[in-house]
Amino acid sequence: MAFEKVKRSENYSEWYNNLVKNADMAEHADVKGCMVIKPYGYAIWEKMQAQLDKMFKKTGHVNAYFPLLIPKSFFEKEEKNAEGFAKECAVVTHYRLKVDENRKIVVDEDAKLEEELIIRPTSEAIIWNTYKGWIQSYRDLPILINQWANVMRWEMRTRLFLRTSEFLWQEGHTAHSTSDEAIAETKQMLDVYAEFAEKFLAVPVIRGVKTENERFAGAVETYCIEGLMQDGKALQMGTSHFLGQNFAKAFDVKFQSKEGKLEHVWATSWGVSTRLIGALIMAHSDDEGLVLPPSLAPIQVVIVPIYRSDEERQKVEAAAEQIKLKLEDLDLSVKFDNRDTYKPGYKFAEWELKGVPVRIAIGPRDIENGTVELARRDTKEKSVTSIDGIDLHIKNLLNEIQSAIYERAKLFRDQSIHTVNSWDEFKEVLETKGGFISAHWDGTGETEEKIKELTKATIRCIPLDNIEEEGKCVLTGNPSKQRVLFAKAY
RNA sequence: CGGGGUGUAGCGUAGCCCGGUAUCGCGUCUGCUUUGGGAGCAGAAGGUCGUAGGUUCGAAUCCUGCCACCCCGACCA
Repeated sequence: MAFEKVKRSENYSEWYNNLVKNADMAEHADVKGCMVIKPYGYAIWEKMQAQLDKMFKKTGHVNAYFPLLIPKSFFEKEEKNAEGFAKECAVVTHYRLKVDENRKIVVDEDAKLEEELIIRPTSEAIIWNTYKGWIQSYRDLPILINQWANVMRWEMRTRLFLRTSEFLWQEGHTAHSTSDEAIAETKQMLDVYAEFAEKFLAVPVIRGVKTENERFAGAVETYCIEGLMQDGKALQMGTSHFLGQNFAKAFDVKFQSKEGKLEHVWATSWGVSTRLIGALIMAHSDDEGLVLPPSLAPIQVVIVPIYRSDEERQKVEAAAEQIKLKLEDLDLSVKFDNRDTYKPGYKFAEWELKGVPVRIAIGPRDIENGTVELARRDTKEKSVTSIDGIDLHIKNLLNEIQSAIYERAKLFRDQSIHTVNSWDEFKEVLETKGGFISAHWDGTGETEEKIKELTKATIRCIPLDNIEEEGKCVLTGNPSKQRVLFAKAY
């Protein structure tokens, strides 16, 4: 393994890329913009999935699966949605290849599709086309479905996990009989995302509403959670959309109400993706490697044995195995790294690189004393602890680490929200400090665009807990009723 | 997609300007010694020089196309 050290402070994106590769999470595939998610990275995704899935089910949702391919005509039905994604859609035009006279594989022009198929960039179209057949009466509502899937958006510039052409995600698509119920669902799922981000990813997020410019194509309102990465850039970590009756109207999905009236169905959609793995990396990791929150770490505890002779090795391994069993009884995932081919120092560095929250080192000295050496990844603190009661001790330590990294991220985030009142200040803070900028905005798309043009900062959101406050737009000086959060974003 | 850069063994690189069959480090393999923070010594294996063409007696080196990646823009979860 190449332990190439690039510091966060020197080149943040190189640091990020090296980390993803060195920690063995993913690599670029030989397909433009696509990545191979390697077992260690995928294990993190599986843990995320398991937890989110549990939360979705707890809020009454069920899973289903819809096709990858969407007929172009379906896709066109909701104009705004189609327009919003048009520039990044992969299109299937043929269904067969053949071997030509040069023994090369070529597209068989005789196998051209009557109607092109779009590889889903998102599934509203195919799902609402399907829901049309499922909904006749208010008794058929609500429909609360989630799907775990891959989608494809032909991005110009990709980055491992943060933006790849193909990515994995979940998308919830719900149908409701009233606007209020759909809005409540939208907000509920936003809360689920926020809770997941903060409790499991240990990344503090700001809940907010997107401006019209930043809204999902086809939505009436887009809610989001925004996180802050260590380089001061914001990352949209999840969105929940109130779709109004836009898709119901586009796909002619009506239901008969209790009163016997025909009405269009109200809709929501919400999603989070493998981008969250990127968030996890960028929010917590350091120059030594990954720092994973215990609740999502594929390996929570690693045990590294230390020995000289075979005799010592046997004793140490026996003790290590026992500790492993004890920890596993508490449902912790434990790796006993008994490879004889690497020295302890190497293993220490490797598991630090991979972000394992707690490391146990156990050697002859410990066997004599009935102790082990514990090292926590987040603070790099080491301590000697008695083997007696170590299982509970570690369980508590993991909880402590979970909250410590959250608190650290929160402190950083809170310190990175800057309130500014003038355009000069806005520019200066953005350039020198980064982070979120809380500033007055006149509410127009033009001003938002202009600011983006001038500074590359966008309005990340209008926070849900915003306080009404009279002020003047930081750019135009026009009257404003509230502050919004600006930032440079991924 | 626009501007700039890079591509040589699993990884990182020298060589390129000025054409003559590829350097070094890490890693890998074998053996011995080691093992509480990335081990030492000895030996060995490993290369279509991103790719497709072109120029040339001869191309990693010169020319052209393409691809990928990085940095800066535009686009975006």
